[in-house]
Amino acid sequence: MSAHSSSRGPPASVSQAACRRVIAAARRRGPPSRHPAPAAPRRPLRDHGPALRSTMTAASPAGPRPRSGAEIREAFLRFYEARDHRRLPSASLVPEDPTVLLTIAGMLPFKPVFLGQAERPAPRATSSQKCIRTNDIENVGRTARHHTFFEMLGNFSFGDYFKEQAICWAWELSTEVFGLAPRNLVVSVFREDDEAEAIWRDVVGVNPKRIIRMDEADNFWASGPTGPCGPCSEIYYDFRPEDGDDGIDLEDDSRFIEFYNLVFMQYNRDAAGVLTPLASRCIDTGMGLERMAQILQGVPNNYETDLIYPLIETAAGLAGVAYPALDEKGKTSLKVIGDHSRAVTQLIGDGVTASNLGRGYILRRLLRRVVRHGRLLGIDRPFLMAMGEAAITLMAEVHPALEERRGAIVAELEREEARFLETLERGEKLLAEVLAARPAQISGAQAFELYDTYGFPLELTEEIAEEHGLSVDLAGFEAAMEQQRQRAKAAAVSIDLTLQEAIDQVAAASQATAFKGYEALEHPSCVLALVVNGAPAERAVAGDRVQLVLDSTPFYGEGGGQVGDRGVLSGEGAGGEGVIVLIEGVSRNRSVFVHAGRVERGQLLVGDLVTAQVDRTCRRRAQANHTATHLLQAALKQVVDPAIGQAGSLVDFDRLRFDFHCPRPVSADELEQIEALINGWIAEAHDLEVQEMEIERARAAGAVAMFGEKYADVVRVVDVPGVSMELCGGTHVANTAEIGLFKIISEGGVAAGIRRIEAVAGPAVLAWVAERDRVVRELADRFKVQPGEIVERVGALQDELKATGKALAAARSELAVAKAAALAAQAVQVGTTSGGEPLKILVKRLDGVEGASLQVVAQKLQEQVGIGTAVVIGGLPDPADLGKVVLVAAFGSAVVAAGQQAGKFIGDVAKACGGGGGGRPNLAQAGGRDGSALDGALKAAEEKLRGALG
RNA sequence: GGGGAAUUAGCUCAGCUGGUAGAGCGCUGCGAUCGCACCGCAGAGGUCAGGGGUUCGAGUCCCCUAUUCUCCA
Repeated sequence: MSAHSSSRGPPASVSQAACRRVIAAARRRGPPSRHPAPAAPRRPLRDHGPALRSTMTAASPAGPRPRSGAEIREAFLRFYEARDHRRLPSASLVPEDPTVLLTIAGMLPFKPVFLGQAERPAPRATSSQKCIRTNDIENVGRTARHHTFFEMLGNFSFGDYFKEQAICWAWELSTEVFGLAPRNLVVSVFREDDEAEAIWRDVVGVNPKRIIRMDEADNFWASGPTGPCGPCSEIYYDFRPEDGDDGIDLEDDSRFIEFYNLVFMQYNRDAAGVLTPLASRCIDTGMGLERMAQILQGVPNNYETDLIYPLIETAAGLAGVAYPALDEKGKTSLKVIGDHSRAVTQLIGDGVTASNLGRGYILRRLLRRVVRHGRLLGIDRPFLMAMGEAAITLMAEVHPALEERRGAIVAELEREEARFLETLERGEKLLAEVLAARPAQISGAQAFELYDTYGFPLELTEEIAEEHGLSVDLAGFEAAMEQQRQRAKAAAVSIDLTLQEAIDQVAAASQATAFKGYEALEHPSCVLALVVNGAPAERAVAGDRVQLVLDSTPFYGEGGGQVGDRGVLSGEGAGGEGVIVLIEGVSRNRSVFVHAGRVERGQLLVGDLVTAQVDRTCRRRAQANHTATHLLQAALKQVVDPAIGQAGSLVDFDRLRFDFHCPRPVSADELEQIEALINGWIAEAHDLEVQEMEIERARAAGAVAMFGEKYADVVRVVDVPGVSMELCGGTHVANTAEIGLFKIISEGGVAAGIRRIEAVAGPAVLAWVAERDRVVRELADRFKVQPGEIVERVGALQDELKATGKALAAARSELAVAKAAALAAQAVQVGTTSGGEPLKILVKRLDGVEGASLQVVAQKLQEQVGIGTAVVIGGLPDPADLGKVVLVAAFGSAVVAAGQQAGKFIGDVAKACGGGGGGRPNLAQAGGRDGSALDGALKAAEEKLRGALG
């Protein structure tokens, strides 16, 4: 690894500096300009209604029109901030919603609000949300405006203002702040949305010919088959207003670009498809930052805006080319690199690591596309790090988290690029083998195998094939790919949704559970909801498997790696004869704790009061393991590498597991140090300090937050003073001395670049040690030595065994040679070849020699007697065992030339002994199970050879 | 979640339709040399990832497990 990085990559510091220079230069120059910038705004807008006028006059910005991406973003947010919108930071690209892989739209973070599942953060909000989309990835760089990474500016109303206000502000922002001339604008409305059309026409004063009605596919928004939905209205920029107002076709990309989409959420759609008006109507809008930048900067596409162009220049510099001088293909490659560099940097910045699954796979695919397009441009050494550095520098001002993670981002890029180069090398080798067979064409199956199994890009296969004057069967490739897709689809088994559905329903309808388990292990609670056998119920009786929701609970719900508590619920029960519910696990569904278990006795009704009691022993063990996990992370940082980051963790009752990013195994020596360090901290009896504080304060104090994890504004900080400080919602011991003892059980790899340590803490250590001790004592007993001498003793035994084995093999072959020497003289001449060579046969029985040696004997005999000799030897390897027969045949070249093949011959002989066999024409081996038939078989073989050679 | 592939000497890898486990580099010794590098000769080094099965016989075929690579969702 280190050899790679030093020989393949330029030193990081040099490339980083170089990139910064390139970017600075690009900023000074600005991107090349082809379209003239839009004309200065004319005096806008006819008369608005009186209701609107007040906000409008207060709003009119006096300053210069925004032009750079940063200015556009700031102008948008300020505009809405001035209109009482709360400015919210961009959410992570990794969404809260587990059903969605990535944040694909500006409204995604607000989806729970629109669906009524979460409180609104404010009546009005505005944000610039980073997004990733890869469904149109093939179009990136080919069209003017497809992106994988983009920023969506949005203003949102959660049951506050609605259609007319949203439309008027959108227009005002576009014309007054961004200075777009009304003659350059066209709007679309949903086919049936007369209201929106009337507002555009009568309130805003848009020319009716420039209001286009669109159908459901384009202008009706819904988040799913059911739920809130409503019509949209979009604003388009018209690059060629001189073409007139008649026959406007908004699909014409060369003339129009959509830059602002307003969604009017006003209906709820039920399962039957019926729309009912919503009581609380919402506004959800999106303006593509890159698109607005393209319009205001007067450049022909989004890639040449100041949001991306510096990266194109960086890549062009690395390739030694100039963007404006390139042909379309080259420009496309640079655009892809520019676009994807932003995406991968942001993804890694939000904690995604390259892998074969989920979003990690999306990241990997993007990374590899960057490398490939770099190669197309002639970049022949690693350059991803340089692109990452440039992208971080370009975006860090608005996304400061990138700067904080610079080291980790660049390291991930380096690792992943090196891995891909290995893949490419292997693929090229395999393809060379295919080409060496001089086929007429590379078949679809071959190309697909290279792609599917070895990850070798199709385009490269095509390219290399072309160099050899060959084509690739693309249709065959597509067919194979389609087959693969079908397989994956067919195998996608739907998990048991019904059970999950009932719980989801119950959880969605319940209030957040109040967790009391930090202070108390016993707590009076009220049963809010019950699910029996997967269906919501009012009542559960003895024997039922239940899932239940309480108003408050001392039970810890599984989360943050720690398992849920176990325990019992007890109460008077419905009949008054007492109810007991055994709780076996607690999970969380959003902020509702779901207790799963079994009713042991009595009846439980919704509304019952119960005493919830956590199993103290289990909890204590979990706490010991959890605090130990924190100590482990601290020790790893101290002993191995301060940059070690958590990649996952499990805290169970009887063990703990900690996964972390680390490029190499942790040595046995280091593991010992870690153990000693942790046990030292335990012995020092540190009191833990747990407090809630604002996240910024926690970070400033140096608390370790999990990379890529999302945290609320107020977080819980678990502090072992002087040793470890982490953000953590789990439960912990009050003093490290409670852990008692810590022991590492194993260290190993779980995935490339990720190591796993398994350990035990607290009482579980004793159980583990006792088991180990039992094994050691039993070994000592068997070997009749002291435990400390076992290793030495076993080593000596191994050496002895090996030596004995060798001596035995040597003795066997010596014996075989001796027996063979005695047999050589007994060869019988039965004929002569046409060349005058004597043909001799030697058919003998030789017991007590195992197969491999017998073969050596036969071959030696054949060589000794001559090329015209046919040797057949059969015997019992173990004279006492009639169930196993070995037969060998060694035919000299003259015998083979005479038409006899050892393999076929010996097979026939073996049949007589109840077996079979084969081999090469000159040497063959066979076996059988009937030792009593051996003599007869050998006799027959001799006759047959006599006949054949005589 | 579903496919495909790989795992053989310290390292990089051959080993075809089952039939005596190999090469290159590295290592050790000897030779050659004033000495070193190169070179020549000899040698050590393998439970063919682990477990089960088929077969007279499995590195090779089948199944399971582990690890790594890779594609699809």
